[in-house]
Amino acid sequence: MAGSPDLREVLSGPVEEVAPRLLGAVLRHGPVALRLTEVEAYGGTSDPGSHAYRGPTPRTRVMFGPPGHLYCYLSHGIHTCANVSAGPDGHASAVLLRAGEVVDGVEAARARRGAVRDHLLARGPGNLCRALGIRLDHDGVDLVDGEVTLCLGDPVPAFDRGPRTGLRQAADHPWRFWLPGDPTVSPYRRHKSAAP
DNA sequence: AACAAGATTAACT
DNA sequence: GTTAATCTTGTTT
Repeated sequence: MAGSPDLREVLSGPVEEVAPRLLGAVLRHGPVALRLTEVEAYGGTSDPGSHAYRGPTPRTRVMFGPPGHLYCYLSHGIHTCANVSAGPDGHASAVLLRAGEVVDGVEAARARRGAVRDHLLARGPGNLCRALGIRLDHDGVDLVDGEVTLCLGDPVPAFDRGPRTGLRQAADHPWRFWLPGDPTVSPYRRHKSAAP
């Protein structure tokens, strides 16, 4: 079986409840597997920080679709970032995968990332995609039985939450979730010109 | 058809 | 702490 049977059911809840549930889950693409340590929730037309804020567009179509699919986009012309669509079909929301610990295929991940410490292999959304080999064309992949899969674990015993990284809009919305003290969690950076 | 901005990263002062 | 790299998307002529 590729993925937990109840993955889609769990993901169909409110995105701010789904996001922390993804901590500790295992994301796999080919030989490389990752245990998620840091995520951010983006949701609906009431979240100014979300790509879907101004309604559906060709790029954000996956966010408006059923839960359990990969939403990939290119950031700053260089970096691919991956999200998991959440919420019921038609409700735009997704969880950005920001960091993880490589638990399988470490050699393949090292080959893609070059000479960095192991805990940095998948730290930061762009680096996570590089380590895992996720590209823009993985947009829309079904995480239950697609090329990239997600397996939920037991809910983590504890997590921290705080404002999301690098946003200009809604910079203080506390929808970033991470495992306390985990070395693979990326450092918080506020956007240059975020509103005070 | 053209333009400005961006859920980032790495390199540099 | 600051900045360049690089290109897609959404918005505006």
